[in-house]
Amino acid sequence: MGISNFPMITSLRTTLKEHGLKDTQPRRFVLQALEKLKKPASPYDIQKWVDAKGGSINAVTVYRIIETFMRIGLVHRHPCDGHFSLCSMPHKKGHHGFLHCTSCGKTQEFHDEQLCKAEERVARTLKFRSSTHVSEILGTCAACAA
Amino acid sequence: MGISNFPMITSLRTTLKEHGLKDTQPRRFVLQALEKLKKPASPYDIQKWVDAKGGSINAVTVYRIIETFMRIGLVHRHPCDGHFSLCSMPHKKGHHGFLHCTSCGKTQEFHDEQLCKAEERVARTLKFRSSTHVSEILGTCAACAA
DNA sequence: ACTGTAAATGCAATATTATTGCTTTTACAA
DNA sequence: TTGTAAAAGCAATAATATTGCATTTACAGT
Ligand SMILES: [Mn+2]
Ligand SMILES: [Mn+2]
Ligand SMILES: [Zn+2]
Ligand SMILES: [Zn+2]
Repeated sequence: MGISNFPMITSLRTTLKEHGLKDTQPRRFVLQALEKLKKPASPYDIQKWVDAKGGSINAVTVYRIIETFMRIGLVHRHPCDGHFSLCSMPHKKGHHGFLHCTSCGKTQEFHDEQLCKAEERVARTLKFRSSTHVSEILGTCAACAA
Repeated sequence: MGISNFPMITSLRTTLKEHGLKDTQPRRFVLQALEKLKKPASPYDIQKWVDAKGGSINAVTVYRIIETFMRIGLVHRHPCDGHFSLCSMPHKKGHHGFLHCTSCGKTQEFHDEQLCKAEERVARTLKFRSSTHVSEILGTCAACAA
């Protein structure tokens, strides 16, 4: 169990079976898109990627697949209260860090243990049982600054 | 300068003048709404608040006012790549922390210096010039857990 | 292999959120 | 008081998200 054996599209079938879910082409498409895009993507981004590859997928289906994948921990959805916005494949379950360059639009993922610990401590202090935490840092990337 | 003298609606006029902007009723409405709501709100949330108070404001105007307010540092917009989503008044310029209860929907703001420092360190390490950072922690609040 | 069935997808309609261009109104400097 | 640029309103449209229902499909059981 867990997602540490990802991203390997070949194990998708296994993971789906573990959760009693069917192995379908749309689901394979969505996972591939998220793997290849390598950055947070919207449902429509995913649809475009599939189209570009000569495939086809309904946007509603993408929304539903993402919901399913979130439920089984395959993808992470950026928490923007009531908006779908973006999702991506987490390096590690339950937390995420992003650096987003407002100049070129590129997003880079990071993971920092101290930052994780700090977020967990904050939750604990405020009697909050946290399931996920996300850090987003906005600014200018090295390439754009130069 | 700075936003430390907020939230005081009376100083809005001054701040606007400092930036060569006009003191208008819609702008006062938006600031009041954000102050009173005390949590991240969408443009339509703000419009509803104004309506509920017997006032009236066009949604497009709310969007534009929020853009203006962001530019002069009066409000913070949660960074959700390409989506407006939510904005709120920052306790301190340039950073934000939120605990969002997925059960009751309440959002509580926090500020943690260590977490701030950790985010700044991550940016520095990755040669990233950060302007803003946001932490969102999702889970269950004390009230809902009980 | 075939078949029945629940699950998944597609499709259509609708709701919500966000943007754009243009007209009208308004703040405020002169 | 008045002229003018800025701001707000209005209308149209685009983009994003959800819902209900019809159709297709994966796959378990035979
Ligand atoms: Mn973490
Ligand atoms: Mn900070
Ligand atoms: Zn960049
Ligand atoms: Zn709660």
